[in-house]
Amino acid sequence: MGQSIDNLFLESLPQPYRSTFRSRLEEFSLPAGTVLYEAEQVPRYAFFITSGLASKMVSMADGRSSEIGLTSSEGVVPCYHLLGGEPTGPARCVVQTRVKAFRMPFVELLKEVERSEPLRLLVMKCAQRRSMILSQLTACNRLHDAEERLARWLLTAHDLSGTTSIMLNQGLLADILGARRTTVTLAAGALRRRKLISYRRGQIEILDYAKLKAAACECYATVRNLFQNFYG
Amino acid sequence: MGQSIDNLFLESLPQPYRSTFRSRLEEFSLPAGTVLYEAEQVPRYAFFITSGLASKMVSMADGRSSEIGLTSSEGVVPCYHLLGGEPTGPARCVVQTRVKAFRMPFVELLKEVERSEPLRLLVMKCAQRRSMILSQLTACNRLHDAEERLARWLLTAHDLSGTTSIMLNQGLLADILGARRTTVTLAAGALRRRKLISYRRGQIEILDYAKLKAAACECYATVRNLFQNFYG
DNA sequence: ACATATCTGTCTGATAGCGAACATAAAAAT
DNA sequence: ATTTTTATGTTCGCTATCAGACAGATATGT
Repeated sequence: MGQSIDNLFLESLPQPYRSTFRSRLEEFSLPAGTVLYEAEQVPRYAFFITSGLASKMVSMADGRSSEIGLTSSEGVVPCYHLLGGEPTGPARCVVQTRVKAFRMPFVELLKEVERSEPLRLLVMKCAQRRSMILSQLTACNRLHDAEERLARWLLTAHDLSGTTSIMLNQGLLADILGARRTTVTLAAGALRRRKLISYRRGQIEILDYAKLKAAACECYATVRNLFQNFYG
Repeated sequence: MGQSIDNLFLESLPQPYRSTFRSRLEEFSLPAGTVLYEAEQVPRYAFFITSGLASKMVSMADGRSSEIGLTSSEGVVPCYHLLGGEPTGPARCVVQTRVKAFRMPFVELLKEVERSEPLRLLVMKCAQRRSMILSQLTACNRLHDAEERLARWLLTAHDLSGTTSIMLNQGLLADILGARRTTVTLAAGALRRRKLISYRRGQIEILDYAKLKAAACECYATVRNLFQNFYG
């Protein structure tokens, strides 16, 4: 392999294309709050995250918002913008916990996707997976309550980031879950009382993975399978 | 044009490919309730709808469900199943109001998408649009109440089907909106009292398009733009 | 015309989450 | 050490929706 990359999209590219492609990327470290792309705007860069978490968010006119996808090192950001239509969308993407990522100008990647078949095949598969996840979460957002969704989110965040400790306060979690901050406080408090998690001032720890999974809605397992069955 | 097709996907294929492709399709009429594909299963056929409405639905273990997408003559069904990954997903697709559609064995279309560039480009764009819509509806399902969502759904159904009258009872509407039937009764009753719609036993009429739009959430306009700005 | 099935309306109590305000606690800044 | 900022906890009244039951209305079949 030579160099370690730690982004599953890049690692899935066939050699020798992978190395050529890799040489065109620069690695950056991006703090929480960094906007990777804005809603209704053509992204400036595409990112191949190697660590950390970023959320795709949709905001409404009244300022309320909901996460529509959580992403880390499993793919490319943005994803469906690369499918050949208008490269914009209703969502914006924000770094939640400091991200390390390889970066490439978006239009450059767009052209490369047209040119390179292995790249295009991978982009299509990533977009398909995102759609599947989005499908499940659309129903989840409608049918499941705050505590179940919080448990699901924490488990997914854990799986994606590979850490048991997640740096995120309840206010941001409320935006993500599309709920009030007080609702998150209550849900998180309930999980803490049952000793499934612990937290203090923006640092959340998963204490009991199995029980937390039982407290989460079925959507967690569904989405997890979609991530796991993806690469080989 | 020669033959009238009335499916925007087919009509967007470049000639002479379109005619060749068209000759491989058979047209069918499918009653309400017909399942176009099942969750977690490889579709048997792909459909190019020319009239009528079909819903992509995600159901949970407890039997509750939510629509994740409404489709008619604007594209191909299924859509993201054609992107090259596992051709399944968490949703199933059901005919809501009798559909007329051209049909083709799914695996045959899958091969054709690999072979034919114009077909592939169109599939990718359709999948992208579906993702954009899905993104908006994911947040909508979390943030907007039943009456707003009902108004949005009726308007979208009207736009897609081209009829002011929609044949659908409140029970099915409840499944679609991911709510109880009584909640739909209340929401529909409120819209009727304000003379935005009328209905009786499964037949809903839009009386005042402008006011109904004002009663719907912003997601209606967002999704409508995504449909409109798509072909040319 | 009648019986039957289906759809719609309404009522009940229970609950989750909203929206807003304020109190407390912990970190950060000086 | 003290102040300031930020995060969390708590309370309250209110609304939407759930969950279940049942009555009434309107098609449909015979």
